[in-house]
Amino acid sequence: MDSHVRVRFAPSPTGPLHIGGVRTALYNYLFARKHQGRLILRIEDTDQNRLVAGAEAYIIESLRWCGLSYDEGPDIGGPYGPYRQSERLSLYRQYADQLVARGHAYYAFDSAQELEEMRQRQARAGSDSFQYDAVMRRVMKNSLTLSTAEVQQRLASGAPYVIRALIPEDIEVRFTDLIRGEVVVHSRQLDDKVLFKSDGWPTYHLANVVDDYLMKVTHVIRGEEWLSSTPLHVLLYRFLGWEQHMPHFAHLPLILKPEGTGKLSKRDGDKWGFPVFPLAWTDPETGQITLGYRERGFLPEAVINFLALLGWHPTGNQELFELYELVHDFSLEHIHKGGARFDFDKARWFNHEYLKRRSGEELAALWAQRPSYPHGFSRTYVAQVCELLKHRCSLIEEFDEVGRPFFERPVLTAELKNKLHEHQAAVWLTAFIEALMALEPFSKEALEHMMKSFLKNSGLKAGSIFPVLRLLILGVEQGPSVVDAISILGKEETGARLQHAQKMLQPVAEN
RNA sequence: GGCGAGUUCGUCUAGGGGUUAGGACGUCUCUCUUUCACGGAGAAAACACGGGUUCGAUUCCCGUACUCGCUACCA
Repeated sequence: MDSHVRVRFAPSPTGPLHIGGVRTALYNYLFARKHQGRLILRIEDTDQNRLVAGAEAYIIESLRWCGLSYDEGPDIGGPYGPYRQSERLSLYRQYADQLVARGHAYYAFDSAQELEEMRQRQARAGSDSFQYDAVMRRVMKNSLTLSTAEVQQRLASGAPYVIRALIPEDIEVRFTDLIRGEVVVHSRQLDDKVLFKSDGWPTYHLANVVDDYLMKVTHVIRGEEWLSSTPLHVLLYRFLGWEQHMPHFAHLPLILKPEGTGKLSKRDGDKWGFPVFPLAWTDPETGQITLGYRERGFLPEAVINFLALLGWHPTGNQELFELYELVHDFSLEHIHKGGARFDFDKARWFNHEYLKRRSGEELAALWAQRPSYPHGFSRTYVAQVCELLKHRCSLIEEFDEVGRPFFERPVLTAELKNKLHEHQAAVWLTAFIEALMALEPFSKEALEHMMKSFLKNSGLKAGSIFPVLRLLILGVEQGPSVVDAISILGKEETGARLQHAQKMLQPVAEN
C-alpha cells in the first residue's frame, strides 16, 4: 500500500505562498517520502477573479528553495496531468451533469441580487443565517421548484445558472480524520453548495474531488479550514460512485498569531518584523516588496525544521532535524490537534543552529547573494569573518551590521577620543604598535604570545588595554575578541588602524 | 447565532488513571572570558473551570468558558 501513496499540495495562485502553506506542503512532502509515494503539485485556479500574476511561479520557486521536490506538477508534467485546473476545465462539466442526471444536484437560477435579498429577508425575520438548504431550496428559483418546461426554456435561452449539490435532508455524514478521529455531521447542517458556477467554472468543491479521484490521490492532507466542508466532499464521492476510492483525510491545525487571537497574517509580520512569506514578493498592483525568509537571511533547512515542529513532534526529544530525518520520523499521528502560535524567536534559534553548522566559505557564498555583501574583499577573508560572525548572529541579515568593522575602518569620534584619554591609551599604544609590527611570522598563536608578554612587560592589566584596542581597531565596545579581530584583519590593516588612531590622539596627549 | 474542531510552563510541545508532569525557545542565575555573544551548568515557570466515574484524575465522561474554522457563484 505504501508504494501507492499519492498526496497533493494544491495551492490557489491568489498571491504569495503563506508560511502556513509551506508547512502544509512540507507535511505532504514528508508523508509522501516516508511512504515512498508521490507528491503532486496542483494549481487550483478556478477563481479567475482572484488570480494574481506571478503567484504560480512564486509557489514553485518557494518549494524549490525549501527543497520540497514533487513528482508531478504543472512545470514538470506527469501521467495525470494537466496539473492546472484551468487546463482541465473541460473535465468538470461532465461530472456536474452526471450529478444532475442522477438527482444529486440541480440547476439554480437565483441571481446574486435575489440571493442577497433573501439573505436580508431572513435576517429581518430573525434568522441568524441564510442557508441554501433543504428548506430554502423549496422557495428559491431552481429546477426543483420550476416546471421542467421552464427549466428547459431557461437553459436553452442561455440564462445564467449554477449547479448546486442536492444535500440529503436527514442523514449523518461521517468520516475518519487521520488526525482528529471520527467526525460526524448531520446533513441538515450542510447547505446546497454551488458546484458549478455561472461562469462555466467549477468551484473548489467539485474540482478538488474530481481531480483527487482522477489523480488517484490516496491522502488529502490540508488545512483545518477545510474540515467543515469535508462532509460535502464525502457526499460528492458517494454521489459520483467513487466512495471506494475516496482518499483518507487529515486536517492540519492552523498557525496562529504570536499574540492575540486569530490566524497568522501578513499584517502580523509587518507588525512584529518577521517574514510570513518564504521569498520576497512584489505586489503586481502596488509594486510593494515584502521580504521573505530567504531575504531576511534564513537558511531553508532552518525554516523547514522550525515549521516541521510547529504542530508535529518526533518520538524523542530531538529538536534539530535534517529533511531526511524528518522524512524518517514523520507520522500523521504525531500531529498536534490544536493551533500553534507562531514564535519568531524560536525560528531565529533554529537558524542560528544551522548557521553554526555551515562553514565560513558557505556562509560567505550565501552572504554574497545579498546586496549588502562587502565587495572588494577576497572570499577567503570574508569567509574568515563569517566563521567568527556565525557564532554571534542568528540571521545572515545580521552579518551586515556585526561584520561591518571588518570591512570599514572605524570612525573615531570626539566622544570616543575622550574615552581613550581616560584610559591613557597614548601611553602604551606606540609600544603596542611596535610589538605588533615586529611579529614575524604573523599568526594567531604568535599574536597571543605577544599579547601576554606585552602585558607582562608593561605591567598593564588585560582589562585596561583590550577594551581600548577593540575600540581603536573595530570602533565598538562590545564585539569580537581583540585577538580574533586582529588575527582576521591582519598585521598591516590593524597597524594602519592603530596608527591612524594614534595620530588622532597625539595633539591632546601632548597637552 | 448554528455546526465542527481545539484547550499541558509566556511560546512550541511530551506524557497519560497513581510521574519529582519531561524536552526545547524565551527569561533569570552561575560559569567560561579582555567586552558582548557563543559554549557549559542550573533556576523559576503549565495540566482552562465545574461536575461526575474511580481507592485515586492532568489523563476517562458530561457540562461551562474561551479560542479557531466553516456558515460566498473564494479557495
